[in-house]
Amino acid sequence: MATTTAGQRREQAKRDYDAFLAGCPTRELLSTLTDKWVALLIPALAGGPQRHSELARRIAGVSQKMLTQTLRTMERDGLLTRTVTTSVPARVDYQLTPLGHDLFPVMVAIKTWAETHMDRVFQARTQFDTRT
Amino acid sequence: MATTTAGQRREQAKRDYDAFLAGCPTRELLSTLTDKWVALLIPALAGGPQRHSELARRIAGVSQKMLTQTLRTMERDGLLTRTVTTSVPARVDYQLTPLGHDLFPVMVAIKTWAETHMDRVFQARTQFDTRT
DNA sequence: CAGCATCCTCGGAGATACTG
DNA sequence: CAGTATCTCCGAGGATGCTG
Repeated sequence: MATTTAGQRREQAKRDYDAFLAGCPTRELLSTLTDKWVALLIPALAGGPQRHSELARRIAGVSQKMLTQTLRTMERDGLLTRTVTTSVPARVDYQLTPLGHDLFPVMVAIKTWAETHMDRVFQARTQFDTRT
Repeated sequence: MATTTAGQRREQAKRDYDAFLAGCPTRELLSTLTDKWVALLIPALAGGPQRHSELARRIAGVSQKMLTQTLRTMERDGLLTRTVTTSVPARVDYQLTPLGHDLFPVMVAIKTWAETHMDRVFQARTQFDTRT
Protein backbone atom coordinates (compact mmCIF):
# COMPACT_ATOMS: atom_id res chain seq x y z
CA MET A 1 0.00 0.00 0.00
CA ALA A 2 1.01 3.59 -0.49
CA THR A 3 2.19 5.06 2.74
CA THR A 4 2.76 8.62 1.61
CA THR A 5 0.07 11.23 1.11
CA ALA A 6 0.16 14.01 -1.46
CA GLY A 7 0.96 16.41 1.34
CA GLN A 8 3.88 14.32 2.48
CA ARG A 9 5.23 14.12 -1.04
CA ARG A 10 5.04 17.88 -1.31
CA GLU A 11 6.95 18.16 1.91
CA GLN A 12 9.50 15.76 0.53
CA ALA A 13 9.87 17.86 -2.61
CA LYS A 14 10.42 20.98 -0.59
CA ARG A 15 13.16 19.24 1.33
CA ASP A 16 14.89 17.92 -1.78
CA TYR A 17 14.74 21.02 -3.92
CA ASP A 18 16.10 24.43 -3.01
CA ALA A 19 16.21 27.22 -5.57
CA PHE A 20 18.87 28.97 -3.50
CA LEU A 21 21.33 26.30 -4.61
CA ALA A 22 23.08 26.89 -7.92
CA GLY A 23 22.95 23.31 -9.17
CA CYS A 24 19.32 22.70 -8.26
CA PRO A 25 17.09 22.03 -11.27
CA THR A 26 14.49 24.34 -9.80
CA ARG A 27 16.80 27.20 -10.62
CA GLU A 28 16.24 26.53 -14.31
CA LEU A 29 12.50 26.02 -13.81
CA LEU A 30 12.45 29.33 -11.98
CA SER A 31 13.99 30.94 -15.05
CA THR A 32 11.11 29.66 -17.13
CA LEU A 33 8.46 30.79 -14.66
CA THR A 34 10.00 34.23 -14.27
CA ASP A 35 9.44 35.06 -17.90
CA LYS A 36 7.53 38.13 -18.98
CA TRP A 37 5.53 36.25 -21.60
CA VAL A 38 4.65 33.40 -19.26
CA ALA A 39 3.35 35.92 -16.77
CA LEU A 40 1.05 37.29 -19.47
CA LEU A 41 0.14 34.01 -21.18
CA ILE A 42 -1.17 32.28 -18.08
CA PRO A 43 -3.69 35.01 -17.30
CA ALA A 44 -4.57 35.28 -20.98
CA LEU A 45 -5.36 31.57 -21.14
CA ALA A 46 -7.20 31.38 -17.84
CA GLY A 47 -10.55 32.13 -19.46
CA GLY A 48 -10.39 29.11 -21.72
CA PRO A 49 -8.68 27.82 -24.88
CA GLN A 50 -7.21 30.44 -27.18
CA ARG A 51 -5.90 30.29 -30.69
CA HIS A 52 -2.40 31.38 -31.64
CA SER A 53 -3.66 34.48 -33.40
CA GLU A 54 -5.96 35.38 -30.52
CA LEU A 55 -3.07 35.27 -28.11
CA ALA A 56 -0.91 37.34 -30.44
CA ARG A 57 -3.58 40.01 -30.52
CA ARG A 58 -4.27 39.87 -26.80
CA ILE A 59 -0.64 40.15 -25.81
CA ALA A 60 0.35 43.18 -27.79
CA GLY A 61 3.94 43.47 -28.95
CA VAL A 62 4.91 39.82 -28.69
CA SER A 63 6.66 38.59 -31.81
CA GLN A 64 5.38 35.52 -33.57
CA LYS A 65 8.63 33.78 -32.82
CA MET A 66 8.61 34.47 -29.08
CA LEU A 67 4.97 33.46 -28.81
CA THR A 68 5.51 30.09 -30.47
CA GLN A 69 8.73 29.54 -28.56
CA THR A 70 7.21 30.35 -25.17
CA LEU A 71 4.12 28.26 -25.85
CA ARG A 72 6.32 25.34 -26.84
CA THR A 73 8.32 25.55 -23.63
CA MET A 74 5.16 25.75 -21.56
CA GLU A 75 3.71 22.77 -23.40
CA ARG A 76 6.84 20.77 -22.73
CA ASP A 77 6.71 21.63 -19.04
CA GLY A 78 3.11 20.44 -18.90
CA LEU A 79 1.57 23.87 -18.31
CA LEU A 80 -0.66 23.77 -21.37
CA THR A 81 -1.85 21.52 -24.19
CA ARG A 82 -1.66 22.20 -27.89
CA THR A 83 -4.52 20.95 -30.03
CA VAL A 84 -4.29 20.99 -33.81
CA THR A 85 -7.43 20.97 -35.89
CA THR A 86 -6.49 19.95 -39.41
CA SER A 87 -8.35 22.17 -41.80
CA VAL A 88 -7.64 24.90 -44.29
CA PRO A 89 -6.42 27.12 -42.90
CA ALA A 90 -5.03 25.22 -39.93
CA ARG A 91 -6.35 25.91 -36.44
CA VAL A 92 -4.40 25.45 -33.22
CA ASP A 93 -5.82 25.88 -29.74
CA TYR A 94 -3.86 26.26 -26.54
CA GLN A 95 -5.38 25.38 -23.20
CA LEU A 96 -4.05 25.40 -19.67
CA THR A 97 -3.60 22.03 -17.98
CA PRO A 98 -4.53 21.66 -14.30
CA LEU A 99 -0.84 22.18 -13.58
CA GLY A 100 -0.79 25.38 -15.59
CA HIS A 101 -4.00 26.55 -14.05
CA ASP A 102 -2.44 25.99 -10.65
CA LEU A 103 0.00 28.72 -11.59
CA PHE A 104 -2.72 31.21 -12.44
CA PRO A 105 -3.12 32.84 -9.00
CA VAL A 106 0.61 33.43 -8.79
CA MET A 107 0.97 34.92 -12.25
CA VAL A 108 -2.07 37.12 -12.05
CA ALA A 109 -0.75 38.34 -8.71
CA ILE A 110 2.46 39.61 -10.32
CA LYS A 111 0.63 41.23 -13.20
CA THR A 112 -1.85 42.88 -10.86
CA TRP A 113 0.90 43.98 -8.49
CA ALA A 114 2.65 45.78 -11.34
CA GLU A 115 -0.54 47.49 -12.45
CA THR A 116 -1.50 48.44 -8.92
CA HIS A 117 1.85 49.77 -7.72
CA MET A 118 3.10 51.37 -10.91
CA ASP A 119 2.54 54.88 -9.57
CA ARG A 120 4.37 54.16 -6.32
CA VAL A 121 7.32 52.77 -8.26
CA PHE A 122 7.37 55.90 -10.42
CA GLN A 123 7.56 58.01 -7.27
CA ALA A 124 10.43 55.94 -5.94
CA ARG A 125 12.32 56.25 -9.22
CA THR A 126 11.93 60.01 -9.34
CA GLN A 127 13.16 60.29 -5.79
CA PHE A 128 16.10 58.02 -6.53
CA ASP A 129 17.06 59.84 -9.70
CA THR A 130 16.90 63.31 -8.14
CA ARG A 131 18.79 62.45 -4.97
CA THR A 132 21.82 64.60 -4.28
CA MET B 1 -11.29 67.21 1.27
CA ALA B 2 -9.99 64.04 -0.27
CA THR B 3 -12.80 62.14 -1.88
CA THR B 4 -10.92 59.04 -2.95
CA THR B 5 -9.97 56.16 -0.70
CA ALA B 6 -6.89 54.02 -1.10
CA GLY B 7 -9.11 51.29 -2.49
CA GLN B 8 -10.54 53.61 -5.09
CA ARG B 9 -7.10 54.73 -6.13
CA ARG B 10 -6.08 51.13 -6.57
CA GLU B 11 -9.12 50.59 -8.73
CA GLN B 12 -8.16 53.66 -10.71
CA ALA B 13 -4.66 52.30 -11.23
CA LYS B 14 -6.02 48.99 -12.46
CA ARG B 15 -8.15 50.82 -14.99
CA ASP B 16 -5.34 53.02 -16.23
CA TYR B 17 -2.63 50.38 -16.48
CA ASP B 18 -2.84 47.18 -18.47
CA ALA B 19 0.19 44.96 -18.92
CA PHE B 20 -1.43 43.38 -21.97
CA LEU B 21 -0.77 46.62 -23.84
CA ALA B 22 2.61 46.99 -25.47
CA GLY B 23 3.18 50.65 -24.63
CA CYS B 24 2.09 50.39 -21.01
CA PRO B 25 4.85 51.16 -18.51
CA THR B 26 3.75 48.17 -16.45
CA ARG B 27 5.17 45.99 -19.20
CA GLU B 28 8.62 47.20 -18.30
CA LEU B 29 7.96 46.89 -14.56
CA LEU B 30 6.79 43.35 -15.21
CA SER B 31 10.15 42.65 -16.84
CA THR B 32 11.86 43.72 -13.65
CA LEU B 33 9.59 41.68 -11.41
CA THR B 34 9.89 38.57 -13.56
CA ASP B 35 13.61 38.34 -12.94
CA LYS B 36 15.16 35.21 -11.55
CA TRP B 37 17.33 37.11 -9.09
CA VAL B 38 14.50 39.29 -7.84
CA ALA B 39 12.48 36.15 -7.17
CA LEU B 40 15.34 34.89 -5.00
CA LEU B 41 16.38 38.20 -3.41
CA ILE B 42 12.98 39.06 -2.00
CA PRO B 43 12.64 35.80 -0.07
CA ALA B 44 16.30 36.04 0.96
CA LEU B 45 15.75 39.50 2.43
CA ALA B 46 12.42 38.75 4.05
CA GLY B 47 14.05 37.68 7.31
CA GLY B 48 15.73 41.02 7.83
CA PRO B 49 18.63 43.16 6.58
CA GLN B 50 21.41 41.33 4.80
CA ARG B 51 24.88 42.32 3.76
CA HIS B 52 26.07 42.13 0.17
CA SER B 53 28.35 39.19 0.96
CA GLU B 54 25.63 37.38 2.88
CA LEU B 55 23.32 37.60 -0.09
CA ALA B 56 26.04 36.42 -2.44
CA ARG B 57 26.54 33.36 -0.29
CA ARG B 58 22.86 32.67 0.18
CA ILE B 59 22.04 32.94 -3.49
CA ALA B 60 24.59 30.54 -4.89
CA GLY B 61 25.87 31.17 -8.38
CA VAL B 62 24.96 34.83 -8.69
CA SER B 63 27.83 36.91 -10.02
CA GLN B 64 28.97 40.00 -8.16
CA LYS B 65 27.94 42.13 -11.09
CA MET B 66 24.41 40.78 -11.34
CA LEU B 67 23.90 40.99 -7.60
CA THR B 68 24.89 44.65 -7.43
CA GLN B 69 22.98 45.46 -10.59
CA THR B 70 19.77 43.76 -9.44
CA LEU B 71 19.97 45.31 -5.98
CA ARG B 72 20.44 48.74 -7.55
CA THR B 73 17.38 48.35 -9.75
CA MET B 74 15.32 47.17 -6.81
CA GLU B 75 16.54 50.10 -4.75
CA ARG B 76 15.57 52.50 -7.51
CA ASP B 77 12.12 50.98 -7.74
CA GLY B 78 11.65 51.42 -4.01
CA LEU B 79 11.69 47.73 -3.15
CA LEU B 80 14.62 47.96 -0.78
CA THR B 81 16.94 50.40 0.97
CA ARG B 82 20.71 50.43 0.88
CA THR B 83 22.50 51.48 4.04
CA VAL B 84 26.21 52.17 4.03
CA THR B 85 28.18 51.95 7.26
CA THR B 86 31.46 53.75 6.73
CA SER B 87 34.13 51.69 8.33
CA VAL B 88 37.11 49.64 7.29
CA PRO B 89 36.22 47.48 5.62
CA ALA B 90 32.98 49.03 4.39
CA ARG B 91 29.66 47.49 5.34
CA VAL B 92 26.48 47.72 3.31
CA ASP B 93 23.09 46.43 4.41
CA TYR B 94 20.08 45.86 2.23
CA GLN B 95 16.60 45.84 3.68
CA LEU B 96 13.16 45.44 2.17
CA THR B 97 10.89 48.47 2.22
CA PRO B 98 7.17 48.00 2.97
CA LEU B 99 6.66 48.07 -0.78
CA GLY B 100 9.23 45.34 -1.29
CA HIS B 101 7.85 43.33 1.58
CA ASP B 102 4.46 43.55 -0.07
CA LEU B 103 5.95 41.56 -2.89
CA PHE B 104 7.17 38.80 -0.62
CA PRO B 105 4.09 36.53 -0.73
CA VAL B 106 4.10 36.62 -4.52
CA MET B 107 7.79 35.89 -4.92
CA VAL B 108 7.93 33.15 -2.35
CA ALA B 109 4.92 31.60 -4.08
CA ILE B 110 6.82 31.28 -7.35
CA LYS B 111 9.90 29.88 -5.67
CA THR B 112 7.84 27.40 -3.67
CA TRP B 113 5.81 26.43 -6.72
CA ALA B 114 8.99 25.54 -8.58
CA GLU B 115 10.31 23.48 -5.68
CA THR B 116 6.99 21.75 -5.14
CA HIS B 117 6.15 20.88 -8.73
CA MET B 118 9.63 20.14 -10.07
CA ASP B 119 8.93 16.40 -10.23
CA ARG B 120 5.68 16.85 -12.11
CA VAL B 121 7.40 19.10 -14.62
CA PHE B 122 10.12 16.48 -15.10
CA GLN B 123 7.43 13.92 -15.85
CA ALA B 124 5.81 16.21 -18.40
CA ARG B 125 9.14 16.85 -20.09
CA THR B 126 9.95 13.17 -20.38
CA GLN B 127 6.55 12.49 -21.85
CA PHE B 128 6.91 15.38 -24.30
CA ASP B 129 10.40 14.37 -25.38
CA THR B 130 9.53 10.70 -25.93
CA ARG B 131 6.32 11.29 -27.84
CA THR B 132 6.11 9.65 -31.23
C1' DC C 1 34.11 44.33 1.89
C1' DA C 2 31.53 46.64 -1.62
C1' DG C 3 31.44 48.06 -6.11
C1' DC C 4 32.98 50.32 -10.50
C1' DA C 5 35.30 49.97 -15.15
C1' DT C 6 36.68 47.38 -18.98
C1' DC C 7 36.74 43.85 -22.17
C1' DC C 8 34.67 40.06 -24.55
C1' DT C 9 31.50 36.58 -25.89
C1' DC C 10 27.44 33.99 -26.52
C1' DG C 11 22.80 33.62 -27.48
C1' DG C 12 18.25 35.97 -27.05
C1' DA C 13 15.26 38.00 -30.02
C1' DG C 14 13.71 40.71 -34.20
C1' DA C 15 13.02 40.68 -39.35
C1' DT C 16 12.16 38.33 -43.41
C1' DA C 17 10.87 34.75 -46.42
C1' DC C 18 9.01 30.26 -47.24
C1' DT C 19 5.90 25.71 -46.33
C1' DG C 20 1.73 22.84 -45.00
C1' DC D 1 -3.41 30.53 -40.06
C1' DA D 2 0.41 28.29 -37.71
C1' DG D 3 4.94 27.30 -37.92
C1' DT D 4 9.93 26.71 -39.45
C1' DA D 5 14.32 28.38 -41.18
C1' DT D 6 17.91 31.69 -41.81
C1' DC D 7 20.36 35.77 -41.04
C1' DT D 8 21.58 39.39 -38.21
C1' DC D 9 22.57 42.19 -34.29
C1' DC D 10 22.51 44.09 -29.90
C1' DG D 11 23.14 43.66 -25.19
C1' DA D 12 22.87 40.68 -21.07
C1' DG D 13 26.10 38.90 -18.36
C1' DG D 14 30.71 36.57 -17.02
C1' DA D 15 35.82 37.43 -15.99
C1' DT D 16 39.29 40.24 -14.43
C1' DG D 17 41.61 43.97 -12.25
C1' DC D 18 41.47 48.34 -9.61
C1' DT D 19 39.61 51.79 -5.82
C1' DG D 20 37.58 53.64 -1.33
